[in-house]
Amino acid sequence: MLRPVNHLKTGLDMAKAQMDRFTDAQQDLARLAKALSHPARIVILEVLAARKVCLCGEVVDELPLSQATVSQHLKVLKEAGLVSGEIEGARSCYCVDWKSLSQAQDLISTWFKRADDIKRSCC
Amino acid sequence: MLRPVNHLKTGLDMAKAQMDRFTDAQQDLARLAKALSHPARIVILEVLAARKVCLCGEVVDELPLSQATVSQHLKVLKEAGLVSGEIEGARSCYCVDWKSLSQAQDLISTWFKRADDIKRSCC
DNA sequence: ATCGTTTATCGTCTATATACGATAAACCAG
DNA sequence: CTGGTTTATCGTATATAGACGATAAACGAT
Repeated sequence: MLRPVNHLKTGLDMAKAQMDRFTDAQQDLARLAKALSHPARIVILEVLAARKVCLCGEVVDELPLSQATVSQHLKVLKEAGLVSGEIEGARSCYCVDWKSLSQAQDLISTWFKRADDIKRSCC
Repeated sequence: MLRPVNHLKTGLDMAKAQMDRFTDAQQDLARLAKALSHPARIVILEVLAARKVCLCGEVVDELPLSQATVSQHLKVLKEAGLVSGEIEGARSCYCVDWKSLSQAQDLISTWFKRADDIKRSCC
């Protein structure tokens, strides 16, 4: 595959250019993985799931992190679509986006399954 | 959960201290996700799987990245255990560690399954 | 209206990730 | 032994991630 001469661009241009070379599926999977790539976010999802009902900043009490940091992690999860949040007055109410989570599960398991099929077809 | 006063420590001490607060399972999953959190590494795994046999730097030809960068991504995958590599003279031969990949699959699907069970038990 | 509570965001700092070119080491071929 | 090939690593630059305290905005309660 042709490789661009990247040192003529800024880092940002570069990163954007690189991304074009990957398929949507590859980028989606990587994005999802990135959202799950910090233990705090794993815990947050677990906490949100366990509480069943949405909950606000009780998440902070479950984590050894400052309120600001937890809020940032929640934002990441929200941007990844794994969590949805509503503002209720002064409070914020988060909950697991089950539909999105199940799509995520599909995405991952499909990818692994395909790899597995390849393995089985040759080894 | 008690939160440490972290601004009295260096960033490194801090990060290490935080990690102690997470379970092994949570950290394992996050580590795995991190290894998969870049599209280049997804592609590399796909390429290695598709070639069936191990292969060396042909991976570079499949990616829009420099040899140095690809080598770094391979190192990340190797450190995560998803890929194994052998040096054969001047060449390096990589291949998917199928056992590790299948464990990874288990780890992930177990986690999602548990979340799903929680959902089903209440909603 | 004022006070306490809650939470998102700002500013900042440090660490890590990502990319590259250059280079050195290890080999193979001649 | 010399020259080409391959690849890991070094050095470097930039971008992103992750943490915090401080603060402002939005409420509810008094």
